[in-house]
Amino acid sequence: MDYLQGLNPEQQAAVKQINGPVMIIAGAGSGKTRVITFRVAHLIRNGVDAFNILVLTFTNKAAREMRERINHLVGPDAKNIWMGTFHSVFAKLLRVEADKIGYPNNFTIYDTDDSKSVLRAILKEMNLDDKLYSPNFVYSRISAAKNNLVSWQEYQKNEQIQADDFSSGRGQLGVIYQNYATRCYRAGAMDFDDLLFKTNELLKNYPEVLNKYQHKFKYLMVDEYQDTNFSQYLIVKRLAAVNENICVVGDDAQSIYAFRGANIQNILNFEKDYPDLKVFKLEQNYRSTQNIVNVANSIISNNKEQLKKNVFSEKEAGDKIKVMRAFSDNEEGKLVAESIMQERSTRGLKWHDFAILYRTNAQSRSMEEALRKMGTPYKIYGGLSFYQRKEIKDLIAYFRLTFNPSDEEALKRVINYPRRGIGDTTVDRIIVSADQHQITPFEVIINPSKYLDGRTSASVGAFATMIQSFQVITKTQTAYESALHIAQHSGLLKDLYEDKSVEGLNRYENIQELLNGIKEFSEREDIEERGLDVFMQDVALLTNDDKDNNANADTVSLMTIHSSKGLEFPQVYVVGLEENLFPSQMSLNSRTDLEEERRLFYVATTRAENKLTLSYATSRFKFGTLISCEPSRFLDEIDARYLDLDLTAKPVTGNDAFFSDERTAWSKGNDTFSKPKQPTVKTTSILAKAHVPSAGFAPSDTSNLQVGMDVEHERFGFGKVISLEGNKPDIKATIFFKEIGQKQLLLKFAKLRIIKIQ
DNA sequence: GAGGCATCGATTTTT
DNA sequence: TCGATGCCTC
Repeated sequence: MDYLQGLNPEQQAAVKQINGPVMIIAGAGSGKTRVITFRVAHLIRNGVDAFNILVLTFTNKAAREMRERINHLVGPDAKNIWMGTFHSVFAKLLRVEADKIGYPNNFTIYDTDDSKSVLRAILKEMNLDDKLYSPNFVYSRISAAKNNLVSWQEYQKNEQIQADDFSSGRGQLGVIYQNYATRCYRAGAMDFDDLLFKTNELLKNYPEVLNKYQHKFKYLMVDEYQDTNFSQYLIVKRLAAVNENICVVGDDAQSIYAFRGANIQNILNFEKDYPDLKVFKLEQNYRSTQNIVNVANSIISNNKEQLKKNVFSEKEAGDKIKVMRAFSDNEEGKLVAESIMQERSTRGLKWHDFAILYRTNAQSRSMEEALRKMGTPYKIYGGLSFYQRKEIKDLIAYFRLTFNPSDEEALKRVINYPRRGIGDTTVDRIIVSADQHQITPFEVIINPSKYLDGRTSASVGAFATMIQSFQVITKTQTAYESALHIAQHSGLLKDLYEDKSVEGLNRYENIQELLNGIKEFSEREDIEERGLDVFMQDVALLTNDDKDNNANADTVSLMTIHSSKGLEFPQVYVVGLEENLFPSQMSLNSRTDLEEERRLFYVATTRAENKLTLSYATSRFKFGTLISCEPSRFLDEIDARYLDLDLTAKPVTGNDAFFSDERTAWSKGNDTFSKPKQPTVKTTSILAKAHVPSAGFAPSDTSNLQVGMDVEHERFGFGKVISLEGNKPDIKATIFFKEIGQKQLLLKFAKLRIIKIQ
């Protein structure tokens, strides 16, 4: 048992309790992942067959990291464990069982954009006002219904729901839901929520299927249990019902996804489902200093609904929490950037030791600008994921259509891209005709002369023939050969190649990158089936960090608090601590929402290891106009003895209880700052300033390009090489450009002039 | 059918 | 402010 020596007594106890229902309440920084991985290792060492273990996570990244660590502990057995996100695990299960619920095994997975596009089409057809029925609203409504396992039939029958919808003037929601479900079914498509909804349907209506998986998954573990929704809760409960070897791990204080259907009650009430439950609490925080842990505790103690725990740290007391005040969002950025610069040199830190966290993506702008001015390298996490980029989705839509011609969203996406003279009216006609004849749009275009008039049928028919030729190719060729063939013969590659704008260049490089990724997949030796269809199976479930090969570059990290969950940094700046921003204006109406904001603040503060800095501005630009802001109520909630106030700027307005003494002194007869002037710094768009290459610009031979070199790019201007990765023809350089920030370029395409060799 | 200008609207987003 | 969407003209 000596491999358990590195764990503290509570962690050991949790690891050793392998049978029966277990709940592990893991405070921030308490070694949660360690406990899960050791517990799985312990199961295997105690004779449990890896094939009988199911571990569910919320992100691919978490699953991947855990698998690596378990692999390290138990060796090759690790690959037999079913481990993955809820969505990927049950998508895999559904691919096996889909026929039972009337779906093809190669069903398409619609992402959020696809779903909203379907909804837009439905709203248009039903002639509904898309303000009252905004696709976003309708989508979240349907999503919430599915997450609570309410089918469209039940939705329409439920009097309470109907009354609510009618009283808000949205009586058609039930019909929209019905149409949406029907459309998806006809297209052989499931959306993200369907992957869980249909799994429930399967497990509920097919006892033999349920039985099969109950006996397969003898041991279940669920990570981040506080983030499960009802649908996930019920899947887990059903699967665990026979053996009751279920272990859930989570922290109610870090539940920040209620707006996506997560139900914190699942963890708060877990005990009710399993009276024999053993509860373990991991309360020692190994990450942060005492001051940081104390501040976090004082924040969360303002919440009513929570499980009791006493998180403590045995690290040094550490620096107090610094609070900075700025006049404006731009000044806030400047203060943060300067502070980072200074802390880095006085403490001998690296850029990657710093993170700036904010509530909303819009706040990144002022931070970026300030960092750029000082030449500080940074990277923004989150935002548009690689797989959400238009060009990537376009190419993938061709793949989707090839394997599932019923996929209507894919068809609509690419039937006229690149341009082939098939306009909206024609597409509408195709859809109407499909509806009339009760067939799929693809069946209409295979046989255009039968369903459409002669003028459009030629181009439409040519498109259908092309897709059919792709179907033939993919049957025999590898994933890479098929993908390349489709990219070329669809005309997509050529279209992007001809676009010589900065964005166009970028798009072309992204496609190359996707193709490289597929090539890697084609060359993998650990799997047998390497066709494009296999690659496509879970591509819809991949996101941001699944393509993050640049993690070790030395840059400051910028991200929303939501995406920082699970990460840690020596120094953390939480910016924009203002009323109506953090807590968000939208959360002020209900206690539950406000408590979630507070948990979000708790998550933000507990990301910091050694030093935490909070900041706010007394005025900021919002939607183009300057508004004045009050400090966040969250600041008032922190016990002042942990704080170190740095109030360089003068207060402006507000019911600033926290700073009230100073403000009253100030506000008497002094309102100089109550109407802040427009800041003089003009925001420049990234693309507004095209770089003019130096006279006689000639690209250098970049085969010996090294990190640290200064370079000039034809369009992006001057920059410094931050990192290089990949192998020969596909070497990718991360370069920090003075004017536009960081960029990744494929050396074989980029025209670079080497200016200085370090 | 394609391209250009006006108008509107705007948290967070593991999949 | 910025971006996506929609209507209008060629």
